[in-house]
Amino acid sequence: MDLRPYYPLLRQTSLLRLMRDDELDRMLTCFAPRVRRYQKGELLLLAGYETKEVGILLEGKITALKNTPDGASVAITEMGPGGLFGDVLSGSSEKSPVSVMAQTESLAMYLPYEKIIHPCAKLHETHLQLLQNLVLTISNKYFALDRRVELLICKSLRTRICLWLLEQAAEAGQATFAVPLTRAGLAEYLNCDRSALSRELGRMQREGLIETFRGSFKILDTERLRRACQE
Amino acid sequence: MDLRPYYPLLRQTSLLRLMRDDELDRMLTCFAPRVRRYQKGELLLLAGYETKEVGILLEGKITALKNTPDGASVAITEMGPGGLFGDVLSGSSEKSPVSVMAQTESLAMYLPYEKIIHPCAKLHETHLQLLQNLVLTISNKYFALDRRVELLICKSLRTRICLWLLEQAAEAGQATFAVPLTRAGLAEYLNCDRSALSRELGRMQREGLIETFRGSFKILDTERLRRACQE
DNA sequence: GCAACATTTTTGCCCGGGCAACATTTGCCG
DNA sequence: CGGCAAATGTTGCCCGGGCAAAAATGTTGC
Repeated sequence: MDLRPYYPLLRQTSLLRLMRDDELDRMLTCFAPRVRRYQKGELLLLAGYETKEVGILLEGKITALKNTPDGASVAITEMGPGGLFGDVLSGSSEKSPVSVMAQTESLAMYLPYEKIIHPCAKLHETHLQLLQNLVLTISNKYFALDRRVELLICKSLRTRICLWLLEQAAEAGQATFAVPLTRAGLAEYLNCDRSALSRELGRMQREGLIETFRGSFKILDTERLRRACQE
Repeated sequence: MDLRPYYPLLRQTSLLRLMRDDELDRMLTCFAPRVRRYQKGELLLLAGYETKEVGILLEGKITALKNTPDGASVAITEMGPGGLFGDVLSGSSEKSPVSVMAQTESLAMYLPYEKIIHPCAKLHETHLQLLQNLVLTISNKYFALDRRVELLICKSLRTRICLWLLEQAAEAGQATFAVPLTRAGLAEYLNCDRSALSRELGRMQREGLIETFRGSFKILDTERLRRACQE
C-alpha cells in the first residue's frame, strides 16, 4: 500500500516528526508496516494483552477505554488521525491497561517495535531521530499522567478545579479558552460527581473567580485562583 | 575514578542490566560519566529545572520530594544503591516535577543522555541493549504511575485499600507480605488521612478480611476483597 | 413549532472520611 | 533503665461532596 499521501500527517506525529520524505521512504520500506482498516466499534487493541507494535492512526477516530474493576469501561482518551497508541506498551512486557476501539471507520498503521529498537545498519541519523522521538513520546505521556496525579491528590474539589483551570490557561497561553470536554467528561477527569462540579463552578462564578459557558472558560482572577490552590 | 567495584551493582539496575564487564568497560569509557559525592541533605536535582543526565545512585540513600502547591514538600520515593533518577526527565524538555535529596551521605554517577541516545559507531549490540533498557525503564515508570491513578480514582477508601492489598499480594506472589512503608507513608500513597487508614484497617480486621501488624499484611479472604473493589 | 431527547444546573439529604486531640506502643540513646 | 521522639491506634465532631431527583436549557428531527 502506498503511504505517501499520509506523509504530511506522519510528520505531525510525535514519533515521526521532523522526518523528510526520503527518510520516511527508507524507513517505511525497512519497517514494512502492516495497515488495517476497521469498522466502527471494532477493537484495535484489547486490554489485558501484550503488543509489540506501535500503532499510528491514519484515518478516523478511536477511543481508549479502561475497564473499571466493576466490569464497566470508561473512555480515557480520544484520538484523531496522527494519534499514537501502543507506544508505551510495545517496549514493555506489561499487559495493556486499555482497549482501543474505532469510534468511526478507521485506518491504522503498525510499526513493529522490534524494528524500531533494532536499527538496521543503513539508517543512521534518521533512526536515531526515531529513537529519540520514541523516548520523548513516552516521557511526555509520563508527564501528562504525572500532572493528572497531581490533580487527583488534591483533597478539595475546589482545589482540583483551580489547578486544572490554571493548567489549561497556561497551556492555551491566555485566560480564556475552550476544551473539547463535556461537563461529564471533565467531572470524570477531575474524579468528582458531575453535579458537584456544576455546583462548585457555579459558586466560583458567583464569587467572581471565573466565567464559564459550556466548554468555554474565562479566568477573571488568576491571583485568587492560585491562592485557592495553596490551602 | 575506577567504577569497577560497582559493576555488580550496575548490572542490577534496570538501565544497565545484562551488561558484561567488557561491555560496561567500553560503555563507561565512551560515556565518561561524572561522579559526585553528596553530604546528607544536599540536592542532587532541583525541582523546576531540566536535566540532560541520567543519575545512578552508587552509595547511600536518596529521596525524591515533590513540592506541593502550598509550598511544603512531600517524599515520593526513596531509593538505595542502584536507584535511577532523572531517567524520564533527561529525554524530555520538561522541568523536573521533583527534587532529589541525599538522605544519607551518597555517591552518584551521571550518564549524559546525549551519549545514550546517540550511540557512537563502535558499540553495536551493547548500545542497542542500553536503549532498549532505557525505554523499558521509562515504560515501567509509566505503568507504575498508571496503577497509582487506578487507585486514586476509586471513590471509597475501602476500595482503594482493597485494590492496593490485592496488587501487593499479586506482586509478592502470596497472601502474606511486608512493605517498607510506614502507616503515614501508605496513607499518603492512598491519598487519605492516616487516622482514617488506621480506622479502616481496623474495621477490615474485625471483619476477618485481613490481618495486619505494622508493615506486614495477611490477606484472609481474597474473594471478599475482590468483591469489595467492585462496588 | 413541537415533541423527544441530551446536556447542564439546582437542590436536599446524608454519610464517609478529614481533622484535631489524646492514648499507647515501639525504638533509640545517653 | 529511664526519658524522649517517632510511629500507631482510637475517638468525637463536623463538613465536603456523592447521590438522587427534578428543573432548566439546548439540540435534533419531523
